[in-house]
Amino acid sequence: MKVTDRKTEIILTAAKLFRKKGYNAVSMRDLASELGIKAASLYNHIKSKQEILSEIVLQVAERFTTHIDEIYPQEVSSIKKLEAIIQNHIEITIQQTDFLACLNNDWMHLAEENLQDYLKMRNDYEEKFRKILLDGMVKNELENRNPEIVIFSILTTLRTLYLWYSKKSSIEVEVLKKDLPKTLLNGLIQN
Amino acid sequence: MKVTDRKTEIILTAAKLFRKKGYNAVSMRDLASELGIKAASLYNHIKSKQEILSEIVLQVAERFTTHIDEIYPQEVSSIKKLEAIIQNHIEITIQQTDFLACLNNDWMHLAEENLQDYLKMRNDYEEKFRKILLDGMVKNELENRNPEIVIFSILTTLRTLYLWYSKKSSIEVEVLKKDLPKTLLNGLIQN
DNA sequence: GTCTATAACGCGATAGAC
DNA sequence: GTCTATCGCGTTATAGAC
Repeated sequence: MKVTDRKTEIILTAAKLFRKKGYNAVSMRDLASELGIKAASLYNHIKSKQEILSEIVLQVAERFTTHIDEIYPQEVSSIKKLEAIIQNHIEITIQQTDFLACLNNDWMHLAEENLQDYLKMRNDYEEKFRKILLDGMVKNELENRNPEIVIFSILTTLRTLYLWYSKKSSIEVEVLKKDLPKTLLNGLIQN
Repeated sequence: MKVTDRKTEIILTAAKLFRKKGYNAVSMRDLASELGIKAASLYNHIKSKQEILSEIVLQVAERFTTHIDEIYPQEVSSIKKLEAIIQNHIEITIQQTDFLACLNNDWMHLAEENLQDYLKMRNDYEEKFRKILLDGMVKNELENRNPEIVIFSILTTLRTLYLWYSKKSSIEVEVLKKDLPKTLLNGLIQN
């Protein structure tokens, strides 16, 4: 099996265009043109424009889900879990920048069933994140602060990391991996 | 002069729909239907769909610009300035939730000149914010941390506040005004 | 697997009656 | 100021030749 077959190539190219202009602003002609073929030829590989979007969004969403499901039950401190989650966001931001941007900007353009699947994964993720944070506060590993505001602030920063990352060079990524957990968790860790 | 003339009503309704579905996913027929009229009738009040978007985005952008231009030169501590900026974001989030969402999601669909105006305001805002923060670090009012990561984290939280606010009741807004500055600036303020 | 041709439809915007 | 009618164009997707 090839590493990138034609369908994968289409989806990668679509993600790049969706990120730049938004799902609705990218036509099948735009996408085909970027691949050097005609729009009609795309339909030999994909079922519809909607299918492309759902493959992009759900693939990343599942990656987040898998990771937090693995971290969540571990017997380590809440701080360690939060650090692992932050590292994972950085990894995905680096490896799947375009996909992540699509997830953030265009998830609401998913059709009925795909949309429900996405929203369920998103809610479950946020719920596990909340429990980890609250657990840390209960055990006095973390300062007692308004948890909802803290959750929002951390998650929104992690979600939009791709906006910042794409402006920076790869050297600064090392700085990011080192300093972002501090920035997000400092003033929160009991000392 | 009436408080809300027809044009204002159109723009407010458009902002609500753009927020929910995105600029490109809302047709002039959708907008007209929401107002109980036909699409053609809209054009007695507005020049184009693009004009609606630019009025929404540039109005909010100008409000942010005006505020930071007023705060920036004042002779108070950097912390006071940052607190004032955070309060302003909360105010605008509450008062112009839909407009703010449009600015965040659809600014890239502005046409040539409007887009340039927006980007200039956005850059100027970020630059003044950066200078305030760096000034606070130089004067040891704030901890010396990687400034770009701090700037990104604070601004992205403030920009996306509307996502969080719209889920919460108005009572919790008082909590937000009290706790958000702490959450964003704690671990940053020297003590 | 890509092509040309085209179906079926929705889009933004305008003209002109009332 | 709102309406009906319509123009010209772009959209997703399909049929069938090669």
